[in-house]
Amino acid sequence: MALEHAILVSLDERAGTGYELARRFDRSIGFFWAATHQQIYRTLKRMVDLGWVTCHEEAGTGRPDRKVYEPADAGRAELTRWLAEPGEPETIRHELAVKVRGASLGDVAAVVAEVARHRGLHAERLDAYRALGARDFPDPSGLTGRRLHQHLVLRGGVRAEQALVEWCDEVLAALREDTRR
Amino acid sequence: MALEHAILVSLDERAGTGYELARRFDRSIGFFWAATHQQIYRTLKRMVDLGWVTCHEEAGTGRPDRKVYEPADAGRAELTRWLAEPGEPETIRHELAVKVRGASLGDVAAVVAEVARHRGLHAERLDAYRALGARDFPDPSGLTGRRLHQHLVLRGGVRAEQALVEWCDEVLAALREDTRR
DNA sequence: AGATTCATGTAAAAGGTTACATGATTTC
DNA sequence: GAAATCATGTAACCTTTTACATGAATCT
Repeated sequence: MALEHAILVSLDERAGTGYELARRFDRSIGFFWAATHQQIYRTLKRMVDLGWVTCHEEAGTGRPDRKVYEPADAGRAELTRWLAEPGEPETIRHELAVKVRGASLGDVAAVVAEVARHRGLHAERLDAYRALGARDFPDPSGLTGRRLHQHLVLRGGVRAEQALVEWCDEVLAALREDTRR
Repeated sequence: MALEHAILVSLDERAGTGYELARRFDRSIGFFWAATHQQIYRTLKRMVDLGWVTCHEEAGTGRPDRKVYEPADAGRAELTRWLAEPGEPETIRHELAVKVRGASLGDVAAVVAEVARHRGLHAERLDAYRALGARDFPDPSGLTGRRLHQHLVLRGGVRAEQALVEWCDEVLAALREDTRR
């Protein structure tokens, strides 16, 4: 139940519409918390009911009215409460690992191909994160406060993707070696 | 929608009851695919309807009848099909990263404490995986086939937990340094 | 005697995905 | 003129989580 909280963090960085939030969830914040626009619209509505955000409509010139959301005091209080609350470590759902574990029951070569494909996707993400880091944080050593926090999260993404690329490489080497015998 | 497939992989390693599967999902297979007993019971029912598993009841001496499940040919065919099918890389839901990113909006010290707690949990898991590896795969270099695949998945768990421990350490060092100023 | 394990399930609520629907504005 | 972008939403469906419920067997 942290979509609300991810939205509050994002809105605190800058107020915006549901549509804009959905785009942010496709990029920065979405790298570690995914959400679709339908989820976001529904959640924003609930958050207005809870008094966590305020919404002021800007009558559109023809387009649907823009509904710009901003965090309210109750929302900031809720965030503060949640930040201090202990949470569970993430529940992992690693589909590719299930495939590797089941490889001997199907076509091992097909699983090798799938691992190779994922290796490529993770390497791409790793590059994207590194490019983002180089662009937005050219001198990471001097960061403080919010900018430091943003950078640390990006570092987490880099580490996660790096670990995945290395694991894929280990799997590929081992499975290819095993096939050769 | 891979719970069915994770169950098929597990049942292929050994037939068992829903209850036994739930216990396996608390251990080995659950390290990379979590599931509760309710999910498993419901999914097993659906899988019987689909003809993917067969179920024979053993009348219990007093206890509820044991329903032992085994993969059927249609289930093995489905697994083979699924193994070759391309899948998406995992959608990440990293609650702790949201907290780090939002740290400046609440009590940074509380977030530091939470990161330290997670650091401990991930270090524990890492130890558990390493112990499992040492016990079940004392000589990893000579593995082939299914045993190799199982070992590779465990290696993925080790790498993931290692990356998380290191990230937590980086975050802790940076946040403590920042607080000191 | 009390706790834990084995073994099954129902039901409600919450959360997430997919498909459909609309319509103006801006860019190619 | 077509495609993409901005901007909102409804509805149906599927999946997941949480709480409740039962009861024998075994272990401490």
